[in-house]
Amino acid sequence: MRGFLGFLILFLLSGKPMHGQELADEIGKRKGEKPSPGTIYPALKGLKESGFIKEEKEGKIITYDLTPSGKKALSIAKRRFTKTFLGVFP
Amino acid sequence: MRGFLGFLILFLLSGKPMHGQELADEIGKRKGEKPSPGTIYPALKGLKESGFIKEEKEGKIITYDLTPSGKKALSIAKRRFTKTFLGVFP
DNA sequence: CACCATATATTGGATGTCCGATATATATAA
DNA sequence: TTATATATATCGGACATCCAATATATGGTG
Repeated sequence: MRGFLGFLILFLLSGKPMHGQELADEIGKRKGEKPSPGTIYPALKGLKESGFIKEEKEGKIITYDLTPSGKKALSIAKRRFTKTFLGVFP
Repeated sequence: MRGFLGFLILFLLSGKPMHGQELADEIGKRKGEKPSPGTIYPALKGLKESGFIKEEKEGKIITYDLTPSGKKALSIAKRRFTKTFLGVFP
């Protein structure tokens, strides 16, 4: 089962726009270990290439946010995720 | 993010013991597409080698069930999963 | 007894994830 | 101006997942 990193990133961005290291920090809080840049940036690149996120650069900071098709993709992925793991959440 | 197939298998076996194709069917129901034998059997083999599941063979059917350490591993994985995906479930 | 269906098991190739190390860019501080 | 900190980005290697195809085993049916 794979594709969850992208899903989690889209989910986190649906809460608020974030830059790369903020995403890494939040994922680190949830997983107990902060992912390396080698995990985050290729994943962001892939989501951008898929048209699910857009960037806004200011100085050295690139803020990522969902595009309309990213929101749609997240919606679909959420339903799939919920169905796949039905019963796992307490 | 990876390691979810093993987690889902342990979770499903915590409900009741199942054989390989039953697991594939249940995963297929949840994901919308039944996984191929090439996905299921290597994963079962890995879980067995990790000591998380045990087998009981009868004729051509091998029924899998959790071991005590499998139950423990599932418990830990459930908490991690819940924490990682907090807020995703409706 | 032969055939069929089902279950198990493997393999090589492909994809996504993951990392550590390294490189580059930018802002801030000394 | 230089040094430092932070952010971004890449890469090769390793691991988990995934499949289709193939092979073997077993039970049931004709």
